[in-house]
Amino acid sequence: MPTRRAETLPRSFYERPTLTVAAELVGTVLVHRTRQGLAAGMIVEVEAYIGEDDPACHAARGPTPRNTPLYGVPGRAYVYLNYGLHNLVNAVTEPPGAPAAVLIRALEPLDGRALMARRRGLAGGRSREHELCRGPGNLTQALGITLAHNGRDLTRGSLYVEDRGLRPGAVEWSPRIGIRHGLDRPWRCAVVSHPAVSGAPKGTGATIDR
DNA sequence: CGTTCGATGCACT
DNA sequence: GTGCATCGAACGT
Repeated sequence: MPTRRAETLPRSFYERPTLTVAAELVGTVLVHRTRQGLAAGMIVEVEAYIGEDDPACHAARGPTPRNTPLYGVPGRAYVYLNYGLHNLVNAVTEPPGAPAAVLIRALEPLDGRALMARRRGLAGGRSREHELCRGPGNLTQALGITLAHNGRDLTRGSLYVEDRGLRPGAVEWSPRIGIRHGLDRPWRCAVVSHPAVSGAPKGTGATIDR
């Protein structure tokens, strides 16, 4: 496999149909640089939330103060507090005005594993590798992503997504997790049988070799 | 293995 | 006041 220089994904990557962006985000690398060090992981599980017609999308009831980033510039982050506990991070997609985003649900840890474990409050080294960034709330904690990152530009700055030319393996589409409505839309895309992919609907939908 | 359930904060009705 | 794009501990089997 050829090595290649890591390239930050440009805005044009995000300004496309959300399902395309979701599929192509799998295998790219989410990176956060802080004074504590660099933490990064390969994206192995995502979900698409598309438009006011999608009952599970935060834009389902039109624009509100909270969901403003969804309507804005693609390639920016939409971060919000979920269940009063967890910060969830999305990448905004589609041209401005079309509210849509891709939720990052799981990473395979690559860089800064010790830092991730510390942020998770896990005993050094004793925790299992693939639990560090398994689940959308866990990965933001491991990378140090907070509400302060809401609206931040993912195409420049300390929080970004890059292409390292990694090959994650076959992916599979299935219904999204943890939602009550919109279960008919198989808009979750995950690497098949990857240990960092959170549980629930496996085996649904078609697998696609990458 | 499996399922249930409490913690916790804020946007929105 | 209600409901949520969650997590993990605490049970039951």
